[in-house]
Amino acid sequence: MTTHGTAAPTDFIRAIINEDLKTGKYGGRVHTRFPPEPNGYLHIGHAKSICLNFGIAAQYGGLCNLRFDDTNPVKEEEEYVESIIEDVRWLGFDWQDRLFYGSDYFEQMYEYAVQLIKAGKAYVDDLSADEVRQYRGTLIDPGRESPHRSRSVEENLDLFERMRAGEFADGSRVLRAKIDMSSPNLNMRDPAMYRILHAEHHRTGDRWCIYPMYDWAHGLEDSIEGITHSICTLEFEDHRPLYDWFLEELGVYHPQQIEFARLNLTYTIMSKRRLLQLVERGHVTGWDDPRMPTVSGLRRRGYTPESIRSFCERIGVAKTDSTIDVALLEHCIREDLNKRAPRVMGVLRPLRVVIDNYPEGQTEEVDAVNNPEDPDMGMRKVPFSRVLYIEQDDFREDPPDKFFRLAPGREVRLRYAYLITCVDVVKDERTGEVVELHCTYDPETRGGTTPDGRKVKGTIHWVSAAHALEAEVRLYDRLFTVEDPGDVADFESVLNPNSLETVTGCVESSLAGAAPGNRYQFERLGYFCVDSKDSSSGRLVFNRTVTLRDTWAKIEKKL
RNA sequence: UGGGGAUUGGUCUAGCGGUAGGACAGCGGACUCUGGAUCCGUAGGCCCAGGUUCGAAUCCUGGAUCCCCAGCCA
Repeated sequence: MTTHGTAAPTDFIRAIINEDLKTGKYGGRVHTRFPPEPNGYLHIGHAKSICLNFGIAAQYGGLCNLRFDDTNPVKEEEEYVESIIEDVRWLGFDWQDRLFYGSDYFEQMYEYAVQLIKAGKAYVDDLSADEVRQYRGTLIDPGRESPHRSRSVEENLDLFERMRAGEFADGSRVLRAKIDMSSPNLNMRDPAMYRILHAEHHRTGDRWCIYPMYDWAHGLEDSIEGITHSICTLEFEDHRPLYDWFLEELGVYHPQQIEFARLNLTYTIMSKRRLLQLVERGHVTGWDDPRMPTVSGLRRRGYTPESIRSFCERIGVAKTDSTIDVALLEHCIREDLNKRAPRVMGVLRPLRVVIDNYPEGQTEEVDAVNNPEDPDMGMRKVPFSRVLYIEQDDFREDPPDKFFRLAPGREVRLRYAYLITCVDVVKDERTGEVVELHCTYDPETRGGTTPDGRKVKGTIHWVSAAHALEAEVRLYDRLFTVEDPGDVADFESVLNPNSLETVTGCVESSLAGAAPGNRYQFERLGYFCVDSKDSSSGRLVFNRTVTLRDTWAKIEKKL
């Protein structure tokens, strides 16, 4: 893979690598890995880690493995493996032939465990989970040694072998490292290395009924793969001494663990457990619901891999707990789509407009620019006729100050078409709702120009009624109403009831063959993409990725 | 009150003894056939207290605050 973006910043991790390179610590090698557990879909926080690990490998001409940390069969599923592979690839990264699974090393890990038992550094404990907890002590009080701690090597070997053979029930025994029950670091108080789990593993089936714990397995996986810099999140800082202890006692290759702060985003929940809950309780339609911060959700929402990578680069890497303003993510997708998305006209909430002085039955085509940011994207023809739809928001019967759009007696420009003046307003007799406008057009202003030099402040978008394509448009907003839903005990109570509004609008005819996943800018509204699941040629469905910056909304708010 | 980490404008982030910089957000303006984009301008910060030094965000001492750890989860 190639390096994305411009010169990567030298954060504290790269500073460490630079130093290691200088001292030749790993013989000039840089080898990282992204080690997800396949128990959920990847989210934007994982994207940060992916960009970091793969980005560093690319930058230093090193390698980055994709490795599934699949040591807990009761939580992991093949579906998650597949989605993770798809997501990492979609983000633009490549692990070549280095797709690994922790479960590939189960036999090796078992042998290492036997080695530790033989060295008198591990023992089989018969205490129940509850007893183990009681023996562990507390944050301030030391723990007590298990009565089984001093079993002979032979007995431990025999017991461990029988654990593997399936002679014991789940939870009845565990293999523990023999370290220090009075360590102030609780992770060092004889942590469990293996637990008995008679569960079907998505890869190893029923070959095993004992499974390694993360702390035991993870460092071994890194060691076996020859990882140089084992990058993980802050909460594992306390585990590093244990990681180091295992590798030291085994006398095997020893990578260096470095911890950084995980990503938090305002108005967003990032915990897999909670995301799962949103899915299971039906608050969203699935892991790939466009409101989800998952990679698949962002993809379906219309985010580009480039925008996500750019975001991950901008947020930086440090050890400070931080919460990034979701506005930065939005900035990144606008920035990317502004340059690349073709412009198109679509009306979300149509208001019928009849051009009284335009010949009935006549149609003409006006020229429209596909992307003012990129002349290479060319021009297109847009049909114009007597009856149009404009945005309801673009008309006010009683326009406030600074409202430049249409109002009774007002003249505005129809983008790329003509200047029109509103001459009559038709309302529903019962509700008083404006249902139709009558306007006149100035034939001299074709293409939106004013031969007499007259200035028109407002330009609005429109779609010819006779040519319009009906489209379902899903208007997404943030999922939560508060900045930090993660701090709210019952985060479901703080869900935004208006996170999705579905409208039936109409779009210009050039969108007829719009392919799923295609992204467009609906002029003056925002960026939209064709929904990859629900859209078809017979029924167009668009997702709003993000609105355009809306200066008028700000002005109006202050009025 | 055990251990491990962290603390720079609203939010992120640079700085490594020598004028505190950038991004996003905010505010003001210019320009505009998208109230978009672009451009220009502007406000706002070193957790606190001592000390070392000609000079401290940076070094030292003490304190404060926040985060993580008592799964047979990762």
